[in-house]
Amino acid sequence: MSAELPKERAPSIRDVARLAGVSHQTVSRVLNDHPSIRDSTKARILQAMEELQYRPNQAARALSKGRSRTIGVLTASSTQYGPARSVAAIEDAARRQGYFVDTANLSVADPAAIEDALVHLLDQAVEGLIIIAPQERVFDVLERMSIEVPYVSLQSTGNHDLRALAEDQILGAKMATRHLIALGHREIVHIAGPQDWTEAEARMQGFLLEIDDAELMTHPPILGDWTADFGYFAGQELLRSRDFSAVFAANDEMALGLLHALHDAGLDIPGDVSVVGFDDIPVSSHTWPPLTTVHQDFEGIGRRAFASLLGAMGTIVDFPTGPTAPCLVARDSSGPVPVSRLPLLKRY
Amino acid sequence: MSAELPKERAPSIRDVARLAGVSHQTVSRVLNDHPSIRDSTKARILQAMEELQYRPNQAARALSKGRSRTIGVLTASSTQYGPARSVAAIEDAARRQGYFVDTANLSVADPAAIEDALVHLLDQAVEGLIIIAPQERVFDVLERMSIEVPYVSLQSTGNHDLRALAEDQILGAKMATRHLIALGHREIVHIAGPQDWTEAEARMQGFLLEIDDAELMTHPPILGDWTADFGYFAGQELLRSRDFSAVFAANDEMALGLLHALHDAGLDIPGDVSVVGFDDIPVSSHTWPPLTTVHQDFEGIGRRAFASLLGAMGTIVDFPTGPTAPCLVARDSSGPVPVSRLPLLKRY
DNA sequence: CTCACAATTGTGACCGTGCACATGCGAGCA
DNA sequence: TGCTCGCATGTGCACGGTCACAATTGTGAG
Repeated sequence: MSAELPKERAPSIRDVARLAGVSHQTVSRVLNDHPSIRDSTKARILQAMEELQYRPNQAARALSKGRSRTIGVLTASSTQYGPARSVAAIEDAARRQGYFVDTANLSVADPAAIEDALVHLLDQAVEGLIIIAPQERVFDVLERMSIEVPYVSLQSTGNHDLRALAEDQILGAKMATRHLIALGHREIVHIAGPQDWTEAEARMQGFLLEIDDAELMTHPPILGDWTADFGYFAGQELLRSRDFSAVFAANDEMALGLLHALHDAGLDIPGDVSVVGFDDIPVSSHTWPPLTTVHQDFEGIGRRAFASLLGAMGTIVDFPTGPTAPCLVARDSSGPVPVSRLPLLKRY
Repeated sequence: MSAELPKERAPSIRDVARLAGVSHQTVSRVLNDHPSIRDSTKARILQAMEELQYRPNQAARALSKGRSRTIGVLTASSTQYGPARSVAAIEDAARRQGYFVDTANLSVADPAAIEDALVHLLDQAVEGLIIIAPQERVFDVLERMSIEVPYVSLQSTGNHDLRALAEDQILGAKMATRHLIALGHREIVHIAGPQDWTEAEARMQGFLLEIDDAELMTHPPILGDWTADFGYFAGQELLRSRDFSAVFAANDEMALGLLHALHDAGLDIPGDVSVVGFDDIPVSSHTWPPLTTVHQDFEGIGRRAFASLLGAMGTIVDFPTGPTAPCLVARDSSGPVPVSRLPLLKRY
């Protein structure tokens, strides 16, 4: 009844063309910044677009060009601060470059779930994948499915320097370890992340390299699961034989759990035991005591991953990408080795 | 030169049809579960699909049907635990229902950025929006742009009971406040979230209602920004006039910052001051002392939002959705009112 | 003034899928 | 046997862009 049709289709380039008195192809040329268009014509078309509130249909474009302008992000642990921050940075960077981001979270990481999530992303015809679940089995599944789109994980920057982030992780772990050594600690324990995470591996490697450099000994690292709960549990275990004066935890959450266990045992930090974490999550500066940790540039890491993916997809990347290097943030959870531990030094 | 063409197009329904010896339309019918298909035909087609590794082209489907099967999620603060958890739940639920999720993060929340993000999502022809930045100005922009797709925010479950989450928030805040009152506290301060967040508003409301019920007095709540840094700052301010025995912070991060400030001042918790937070983020059970807080079912909240959106989009929802009610987790940061504060009771 | 050539614009087909509308075919019934 | 009806399947076009190519117009040199 009313003059305005409530459910009319969205305007197409042909509608715009009609209004501007040109052919649909000319409109298309405006959309794609074709060089050979008279300014007056272009202006007329732009005005028609404005008038009709025209918005290009991505589905049609994707169908016709065979390109979806969408990238997929596969993530485990998306609720953790670091990954979440990186994902946000990826989305931001992608949006700026005109890409859409489709994400799939892995709540459980069994192969079926991984495949499920990947199929979902591939159904969306993603042009590339960023993997934020750097677990071996994910890459196994990727291999097995013989994925055809390029993919990168946070720590790779293409195929040439696959170990860029790993380098940073190793460096960060070294800095943390060196910090403890400089404070006089000789008995340092490492609580590592899950075995199959490349970050965990790199951090452990950095720790061991530095321990070796200083000609110290250490227990085999405890393999954890990144959670504060595990840190607490590990702390209780460690306290059964108190043969250490410092602990380097592979992430802040585990360090916090550890602090809790140490507090429970009535120990003073850093008086009795020094603790260093990794990541510098926002609460780390407000724990008791504030946590010494290694700060990471999660956003830079995310941006680099996206840039790297663009590169793998054949696009020239012309925006700054590299994350800043990790740096040690010395707060109050680490201090000089307690005198009670000093006698041990006489052995040397 | 080689027999296999490296860049051949992906198989379409016509390819499948040819292989199965039927028309493309019959293949389409199989895809859409049309009832009238002979079983033998269907089997033959399915086999052809398998053989060709056929995967339906979403862009073509979207173009033809006018439906993208994509929903958009607009989020601020995606790096915070609660929202991140809810987003993950939304993605999971959406994936199960065959929907794709396109997310846009708001790093800054000025109107231009909000509009930018919304345009991005609308360009993808999302069929619905979930807003996890429940700030007034976001809704202002939504109004102004006269968005045509349905949208919900985490706290609404459609138009009929827009205050479902708000109710829970109020309830949770009441529980926290009541807990402190039951411990004998009479001078309770509230550190609230940002004014324009509906959650912050609801929690403050719950606090005030309960204070009123108990016929107590309180200072006007301090308006914070959810961060631990602010909690620390607020703590320092509060300590200048120590006229309280308990603090209820609108989220755990601010509570942690507050704990830090109290520790710095040499106060004992809960001996001198009791602290209660809200959200129950994973580290809360490992702070020092472990934080009394209100546990929220973030995943349930996310699922409900998605279900609500499906409803608004006209789909019948047949999966369980409601979040469990918030519940108080009493840990060690709250305790009986200190005796030094008791004399004040004699007034009554 | 005419022609070669570049700049600008138009025409029609095509991308992969779904819909509306035939069409063929066998069963049921008079 | 002939007719109707419902199931199973086929045909052609639309969706909203882009691409390849054709057509038209404009420009400068000879």
